[in-house]
Amino acid sequence: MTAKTPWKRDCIDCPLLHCEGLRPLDKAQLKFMQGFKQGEFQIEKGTQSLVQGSISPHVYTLLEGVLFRYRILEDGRRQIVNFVFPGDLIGLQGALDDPLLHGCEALTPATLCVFSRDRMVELFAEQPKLGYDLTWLAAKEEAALEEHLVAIGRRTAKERVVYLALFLAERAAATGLDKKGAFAISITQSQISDTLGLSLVHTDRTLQALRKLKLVNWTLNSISIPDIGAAHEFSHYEGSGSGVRPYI
Amino acid sequence: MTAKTPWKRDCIDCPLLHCEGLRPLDKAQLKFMQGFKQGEFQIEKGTQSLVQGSISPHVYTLLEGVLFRYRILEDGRRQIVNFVFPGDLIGLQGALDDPLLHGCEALTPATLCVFSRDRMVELFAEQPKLGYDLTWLAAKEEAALEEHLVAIGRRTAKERVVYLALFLAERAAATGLDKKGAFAISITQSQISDTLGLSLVHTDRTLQALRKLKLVNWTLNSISIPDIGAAHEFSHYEGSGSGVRPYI
DNA sequence: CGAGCTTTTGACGGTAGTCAACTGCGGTGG
DNA sequence: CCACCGCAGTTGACTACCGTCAAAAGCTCG
Repeated sequence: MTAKTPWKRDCIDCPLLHCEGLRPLDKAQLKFMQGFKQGEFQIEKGTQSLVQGSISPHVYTLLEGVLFRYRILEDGRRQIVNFVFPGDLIGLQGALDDPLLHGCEALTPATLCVFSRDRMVELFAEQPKLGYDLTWLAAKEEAALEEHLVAIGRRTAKERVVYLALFLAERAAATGLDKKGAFAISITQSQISDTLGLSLVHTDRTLQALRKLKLVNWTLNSISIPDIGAAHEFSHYEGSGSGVRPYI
Repeated sequence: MTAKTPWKRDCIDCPLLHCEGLRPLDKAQLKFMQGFKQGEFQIEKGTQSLVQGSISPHVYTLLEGVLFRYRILEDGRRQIVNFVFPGDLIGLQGALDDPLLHGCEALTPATLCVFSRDRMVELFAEQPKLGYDLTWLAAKEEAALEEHLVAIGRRTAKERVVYLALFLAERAAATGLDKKGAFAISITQSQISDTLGLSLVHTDRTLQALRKLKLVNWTLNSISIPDIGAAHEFSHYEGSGSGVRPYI
């Protein structure tokens, strides 16, 4: 949308190539992806990039920024399902021709790389390794959702918040954001509550309690975890512990 | 384990070929899978087929029966993550060499088809379509987990139970179990509560309430939903609506 | 018939939800 | 410049949904 950025940047200039948490593509793969890529587009903070219920012929890879995926019930209840970091795929969830089951909103300005859904089969045929990676990513996403399920289903409010802080810290660190237990990310309490299945008010009180306990210091602009070990122990969360991820 | 069944049945005799909800493999695929298959094994109701934390070199397809996947926290809290029906894959969740993140228990006597994890790459290389299907399955599983997340995070106890009943009914119908809003499946209240993030006692009370409301009749041996439309409306769940699934 | 599991019931307490109002902050515009 | 607005966070009072503890009732099976 903005004229400042090229409509289609070469894959050789892909920002993900230099992302430490990601395994870079090799020459052949880059070449293939170059032809596979349809373009990119940028969105601003707060905008809805995908809308629940619409039918999209595209799949996206997030190049820069952070998003979150959510679902909304007719009566307005919202559940944030997961957060999206650079290198993550969007739009693969659910089958091909069905309407999208979730919406997607930007937490920061973000840029997405666009692929055609129809041509996915080509990718599997011509670049089996990339197909494999795709499955790997889907499996990993699944594992993350399982972890969320455990958190929401079986953890107390305080544990949930600490868990979420750790989860985000882990992903943020892997994609280049700050590392040492504190990082800048802008999430409102309302978004936290919709992630963790809590009410807004109770989320606020829980955040306050955790500040007093010196476990997590969560403000609108940043999250800091003074003692990561203590946080893990408190939340009964061990961390996903996986190293490098593939992408695209 | 049991001597009665052949260690390795031919793929041409695969029971999944006749399952109405599944798209059968073609000749070439069957032939390939025949070589890919390592064997099969049976487990009895109530046995743990996979154990959380162990490292398994295998991936499985469920041929017959119903299982559920769960995670356990050190202090004993359990969260059932999803149910497994014939044609579903097990063991793909999470990356390759990591220890298993979840356990798996049989709800009925069941038989599993065994594949080697290491040879997965071959599958993608030689049968891209199957690789594609694998991703499709993973994406579908992901969509199911999202739905669970919404249920646990944003629905009331009654809505959750009705949702789960509908979800199971849908999957059961697609794999040949009874269809008309009532089917035989044996799930304890304790398992229901661990699926929905409720306590055992409260689950029981909720079930009773739903019986009185004539929304769901859930006993140890069967689930019946007198008025499916009413149930959908009550639970704000629309159903996944997807038709045939691929498998293997 | 007793063991063991699942379900059911009662009583009680607490965590978390709802309602409503107020504060603080940044931006806009008169 | 300051009033006004909108958004995010905070607080208080009250409620209720749901969890915990404990015990009893049904069932199945050896």
